[in-house]
Amino acid sequence: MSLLTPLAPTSTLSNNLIIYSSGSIPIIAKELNLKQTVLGGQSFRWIEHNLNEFVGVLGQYVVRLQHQNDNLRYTFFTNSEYEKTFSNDNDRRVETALILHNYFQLTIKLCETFEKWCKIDSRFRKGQIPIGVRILAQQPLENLISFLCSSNNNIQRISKMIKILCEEYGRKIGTLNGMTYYQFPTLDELDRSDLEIRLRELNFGYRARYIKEAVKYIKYTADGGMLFFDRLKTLSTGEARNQLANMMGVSRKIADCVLLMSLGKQDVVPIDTHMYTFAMTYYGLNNENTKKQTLNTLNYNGISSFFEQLWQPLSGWAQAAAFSNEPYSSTNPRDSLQSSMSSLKRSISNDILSEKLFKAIDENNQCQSIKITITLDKLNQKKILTIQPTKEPSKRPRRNVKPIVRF
DNA sequence: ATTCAACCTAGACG
DNA sequence: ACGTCTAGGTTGA
Repeated sequence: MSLLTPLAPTSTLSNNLIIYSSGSIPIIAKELNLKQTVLGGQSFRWIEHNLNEFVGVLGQYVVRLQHQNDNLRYTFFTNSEYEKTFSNDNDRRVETALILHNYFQLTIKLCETFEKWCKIDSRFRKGQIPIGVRILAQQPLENLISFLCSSNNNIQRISKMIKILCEEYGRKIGTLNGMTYYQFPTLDELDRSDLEIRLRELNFGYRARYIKEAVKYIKYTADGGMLFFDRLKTLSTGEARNQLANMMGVSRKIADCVLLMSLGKQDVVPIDTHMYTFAMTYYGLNNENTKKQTLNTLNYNGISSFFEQLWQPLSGWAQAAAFSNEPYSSTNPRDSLQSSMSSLKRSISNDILSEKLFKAIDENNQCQSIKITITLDKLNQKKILTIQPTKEPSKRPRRNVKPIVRF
């Protein structure tokens, strides 16, 4: 008998999602770096299921994306209930392509913009900044709540919290390969009297209150409920920012994230602690306004407007790109390894692979290949992960090799 | 006007 | 096993 647990046949994995539409959009690598874009900390709902294959939720659809051969290949899944909405194949293809076109903001030609940045900012010329990081046009409510969760927190945990939030309050979409997907909850679904208490039970901590307050504000205080966000889009950046800051827990940084990522303000540059360090390190921004150690209003303004002017008009995009390759981008270098690990574990349980190649970047920014193998021990059937370089292994394993898995 | 502890928790580290 | 620290911040004193 094999040591591997026999896999249930696909049918018993209760896949009740069907393919709604699939296709591909031609886009070159310079225009889209899919991984950095969906996993870089803008959205917290994408998972790398297999190498270079990402699954997430957009609206009522489960979406699978791959970028290869200058094509963004996509598959939209839905359950049979939604499926009736559009019966015409062509309508579906148009609908889904449009969703992605809007989400990735494909009318913006990143390639040309990047060349502009190279001319004005030498850091872009030096090849340290990845090309193809796009700003996603997200849904405002999801975007806001995600970033309310982000304070004193790390990407891994934020993702977990958002997942739990969707499972608790969102509408179920269906199951695919043993994973069940949920929509992001609507304002009404979140408007429950015990929201804060429940979120605290779910380990949201003090953020539970912020979320409750935000829901109440948008629904009952702001004029027009969800139309609030539409109205913000028509306001100037400054006015919209002030309106957002009326909500408990929304300070400048979170307001800026929402402005950039879901309200179409492409020039807004949010400054977090990492961006702050980044500014000090590479741009020497330690003058009168910014020399303070803590990130106060004054130096936030100073740094933000500096970058805004330097990189305009798509300065928010430049920030996302400039920041995405920083070692700071992961709190813990192991985060990204772990995410690849869990993706690997899923592969195993689906009987796809037991061994997989990754490219890892060490502390010298050198790329090397590593092989990750999963075996099961005989007694407990525990999974054992082994990692080894595919090149000649050094006699003594190097300490401090940061296993940042980026591919 | 500025600074500073407190806030929740998971996971890494010693 | 067990305490300490920190992580994409904000608030209120």
